[in-house]
Amino acid sequence: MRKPGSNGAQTLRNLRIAAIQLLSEHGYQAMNLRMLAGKVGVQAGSLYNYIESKQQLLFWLLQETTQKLLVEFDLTLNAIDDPEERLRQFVAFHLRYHIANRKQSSVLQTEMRSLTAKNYHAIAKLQRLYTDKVRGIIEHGARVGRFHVEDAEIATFAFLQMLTAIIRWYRPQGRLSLNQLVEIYTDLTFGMLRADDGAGTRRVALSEAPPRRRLRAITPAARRLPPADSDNDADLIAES
Amino acid sequence: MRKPGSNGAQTLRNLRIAAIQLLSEHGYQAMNLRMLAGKVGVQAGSLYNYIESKQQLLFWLLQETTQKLLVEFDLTLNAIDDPEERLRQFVAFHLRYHIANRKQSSVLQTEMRSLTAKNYHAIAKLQRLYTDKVRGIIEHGARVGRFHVEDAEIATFAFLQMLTAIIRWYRPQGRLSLNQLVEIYTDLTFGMLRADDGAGTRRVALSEAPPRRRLRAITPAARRLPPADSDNDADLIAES
Amino acid sequence: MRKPGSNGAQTLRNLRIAAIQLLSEHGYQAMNLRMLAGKVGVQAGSLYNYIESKQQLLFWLLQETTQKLLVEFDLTLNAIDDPEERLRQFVAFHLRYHIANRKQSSVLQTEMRSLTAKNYHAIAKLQRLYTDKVRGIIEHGARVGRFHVEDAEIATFAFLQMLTAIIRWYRPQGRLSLNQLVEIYTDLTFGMLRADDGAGTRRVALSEAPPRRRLRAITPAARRLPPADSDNDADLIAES
Amino acid sequence: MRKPGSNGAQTLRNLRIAAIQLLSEHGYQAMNLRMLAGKVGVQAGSLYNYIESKQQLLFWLLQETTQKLLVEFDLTLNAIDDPEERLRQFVAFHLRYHIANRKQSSVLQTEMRSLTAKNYHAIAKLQRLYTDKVRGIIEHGARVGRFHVEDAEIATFAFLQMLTAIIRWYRPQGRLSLNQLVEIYTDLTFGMLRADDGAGTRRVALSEAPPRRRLRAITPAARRLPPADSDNDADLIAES
DNA sequence: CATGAATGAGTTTTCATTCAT
DNA sequence: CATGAATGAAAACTCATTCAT
Repeated sequence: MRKPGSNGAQTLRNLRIAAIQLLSEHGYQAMNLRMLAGKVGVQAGSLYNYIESKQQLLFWLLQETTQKLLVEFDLTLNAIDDPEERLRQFVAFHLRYHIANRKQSSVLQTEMRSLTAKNYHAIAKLQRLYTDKVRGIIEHGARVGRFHVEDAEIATFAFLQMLTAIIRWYRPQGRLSLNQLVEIYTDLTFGMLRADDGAGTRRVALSEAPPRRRLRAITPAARRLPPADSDNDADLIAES
Repeated sequence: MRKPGSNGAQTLRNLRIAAIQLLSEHGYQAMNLRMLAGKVGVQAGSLYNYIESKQQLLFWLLQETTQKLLVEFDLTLNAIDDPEERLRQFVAFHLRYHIANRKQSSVLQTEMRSLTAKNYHAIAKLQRLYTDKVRGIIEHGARVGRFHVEDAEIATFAFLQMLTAIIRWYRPQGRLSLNQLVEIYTDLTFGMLRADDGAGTRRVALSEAPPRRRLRAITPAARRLPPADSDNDADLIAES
Repeated sequence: MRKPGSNGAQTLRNLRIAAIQLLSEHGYQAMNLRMLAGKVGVQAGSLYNYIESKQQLLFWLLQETTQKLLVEFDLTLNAIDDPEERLRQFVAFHLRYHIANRKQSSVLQTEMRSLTAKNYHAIAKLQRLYTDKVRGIIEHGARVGRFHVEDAEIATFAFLQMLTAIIRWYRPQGRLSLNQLVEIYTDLTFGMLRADDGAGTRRVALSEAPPRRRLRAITPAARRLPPADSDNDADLIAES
Repeated sequence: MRKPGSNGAQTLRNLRIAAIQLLSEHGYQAMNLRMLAGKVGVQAGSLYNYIESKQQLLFWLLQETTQKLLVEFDLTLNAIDDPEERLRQFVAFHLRYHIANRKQSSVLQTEMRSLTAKNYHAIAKLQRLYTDKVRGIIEHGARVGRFHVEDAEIATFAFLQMLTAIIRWYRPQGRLSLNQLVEIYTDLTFGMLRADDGAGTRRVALSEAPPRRRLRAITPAARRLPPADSDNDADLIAES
C-alpha cells in the first residue's frame, strides 16, 4: 500500500538521519530496526525498501562519513603549503568538522567494531588515508624544522585522538564558543608539536610567566566548511 | 550436580577475567552469557550463582575498575608536591596503568553506554573524581606559573583523552618499549601544557633547531605499579 | 505509468511461462512474486493486474495443464481400438507429452500440495479423469485377454507412475533419443502387463535366450503431438 | 526454566517424529517451527536446544533415512545369490520398507529440493549408492541371461520409480494386504524385466490365456524387516 | 553449586498484497 | 496498465533468565 504523500527520496533521507541519531545514541547492537522504523515513520519491514540489511546500513553510513571527511580535508588543505598554516588550518578544520557532524563522527568512532570483517577492513583502509594525510602535515613540518617531535607517527596518533575526542564533551551551547575552542586547541597542539604559533619567540625563560600569545582571529578555513551537517538535529524528520 | 574440584572462589575469578576479555573483544551487547559460560567452563545457568544479571555484572566490573584506578592514583601521586614532577609521574602512571590493564580500561571507555541510567550515573560520578584529581594537577601547576594553559578544564579533557587513547593502538610487542612511550608522551604533554620538562630553558628562538631534551630515566612510578593486571591474558582461566 | 510498448496479452503469456519455469525450479513456497515479476519484467505490484493471488495463479496453471493433457489424450487415442495399439500409442503419447512439457508436468506433480483444499480437490478430480482413461486401456485389454494383470487398478498406478517419473531423469540431450526411449519403455510396459508386443509368440522356454522383438518404427502418435510446449525454454519472454 | 518431568532424550525423539510427520504432510517450506514446536510440546525457541537450524534438521532426517535404507538393504539381500531370488526379495524389501516408513520415504522423495546445494549433494551421493545396488541386481540377472532388458540403466530407473511410488497411494488399511501388494508388484516387475517368476515356462502362445502363476507364499524377507518404523503414527509423542 | 531443559520476549528479515499516483 | 511505496503478519533464530533435578 502506498501512503498518501509518501516519497521515497525523502524517506531515504529521513532514514539516514534517524539511523545516525539512533546509532550515536544507542550503538549498533542496541538500536533495533523497530526503533529506526518508528523514527522514520514506517513499519520495520519497509526499511528493506531502502537497505539490504542492518549491517549494510551501518557500512553505508560509515563509508559515506569517511569519504566525506577525506573530501573536505582536501578541499580545505590542499592549497596550503606553509607547515604552521597547514597545522593551524587542520586543527580548525578537524574540530569544526567533527563538531558539525558530531553524531556521524561518534558513530564512526564507536561502531566500527560492529562491522563484519570485510566491511571493517574497507572502512579501516579509508581511515588510513586520512591518518596518512595528517601524518604528512606533521612529518613535513618536522622535516623542515618547524615542528619538533620525537616520533612523528606517535605524535600523529596522540594529536589526532586528542582532537577527535572533542566530540565526547564539547557542546555548542556550552560556555565556549567554537572559535574559542579552536584557539585553545590550536595552542595546545602547537605546544605539543613544539611548533611556532605565529606569536614570535616565546618564553625566554620558563621560570617567568610567558606572554601568552595573542589569539589569532578566526581562521578562513572556518568559513569554507559546509553548513553544519544533518546530525545535530532535533526534528529533522521531514513530514511527508 | 557439582563438578568435582569445582570451587566457587576460583570460578568467580575466572568469570571476572573471562568477562573482561569478552567485553573488550565483543562489547556488552554482542557478548552473550553462553559465550561467557563457555569460557568459564560452566553452563550458562550456573553463572547466576555468581551474578544477579548481565547488567549487574557489567556494573560490577566497571565499578571495580574505576575504584582501583582511583586508589592507584592516590598511592602513586599523593606524596608528590612539585607540579612538574606530579605531571611527569601522572603521565607515566596513567599510561602504564592503562597499558597494563588494557582490556579493563577499554571496557570502561566503551561499555558505559550499556549501563542503565542509574548505574551509569554511579560510575560517571566515580570517574569525575579521577578527572578532578587530574585537573587538580594541571590547575595547581598553572596557578603557580609552571604550566601555561588558556583553559585548565579543557586542557584536562584534551590531555586525559590523549593519554587514555593510548590503549587504542599501543601494543607492548610493538617497536616501542613502554619506557620509550612514556618519554614520548611526557614530551608531548609537557609541550602541550607549556611545562618545563626539566631540561632547562628551551628554544630561545624557534628558528634554530632546539636542543631536544635528554629523556629522563625511567620513572620510579613505574616500579610502584602493581604487577600487570589480569587482562592481557592467555590461559588465565584456572583449572578447577 | 505505463511502459511504452507494454502489451497486456503478451505480458500474460510471459507471466505464464515465467511462472512455470520458476515453480518447477523452486517450488511454490520458495518462489516469490518478486522473482516472478523480475522475470516478467514488471514490478511485483503489476502482477495483480493479471492474477488474483499467488494461490490462484498456481491453480490456474495446474488446471490448464491438466485440461490440456486430457484433451491431447483424446485427440491421440480416441480413434484407436486395438488394445495393444492403444497401449503402445499411449506409452508414446504420455512419454512424449511429459518430456515436451517437462516443467509443467513437474509442477503438476510436485505443487499440488500447495493448493488450498478446495483447489486441490478440483485438480484432483480432473486428474482422476485421466487416470480413469488409462485404467480403461488396461482393463479393456485385460478383459479381452490381451493383457494379463492381477489387479488392474494397481497395475494402472504402477504403470502410470513409472511412465510419469520419466521427467525426473530424462534429458533430451542425453545419450538416448526420444524414439529409443519410447521403444524401451514400450518394451518394459508390455512386459509388465504381459501384453503381446507385436513380435508374435515370445519366449517358448525361459531357459533359452528369447528373441528380442524388433523395435517398431516411430509411432504415428509422435507426429500428432503439438510442437514442444513452452517450458523447455530459454528466451521465451517476449520483448514488449 | 525446566519443566517438571522434562527430558532431553525424549524430546529429541518426539522432535524427530513430529518433524517427519509435518514434513511429509506440509513440506519443508510450509512447515514452520511453531508448528513443529507445538507438536513437540515446547516453545519454538526450545527447538534450538536440539537442532542448529531448520535446514540442518532436514539434512539430518534425510541422511538418517537414506543411511538406514542402505543398511537394511545389505542386511536383507547380501546373502542371496540367485538373480530371481534377489529380485523377488528386493521387491518385497523395498515395498515393505517404504510402506513401513512411508512418511520418511515421502520426505526423502519430495524435500531434497529444499536442501542447500552442499547438503543436497551429500544426500544424492548416498542415494546413488542405493541405486547402484539395485542396478547391480538387474545387471547381474541380465548378464547371466535371466532377465532381458534393452537398457539396464533405464530399466533400473523405471523399476525403482515404480516401486517407490507405492507410498503415493498405498494405505495399509485399504483393500489390499501388504502380502497381496507384494505379490502383485512381483508379478509386474518380473514381467517388466522378462524374468522367470518361478512358475516355469509361461505363455506358450500369446493368443491363449496364459496360466497365471501361483503366487508364492509370503517371502522370508518380510519377517526380517524391523518393526514398522515410527512414522505411521498417531499419538507418537510421548507424554513427559 | 552445577546442569540441562525450558521459557518468552525479542531480533532481523521476508513477502503477499494494497493502493495512490 | 504500471510503478513504487507502503503494510502487517509471519518467519527463523537468539538469548537472558528460571528452575527442577
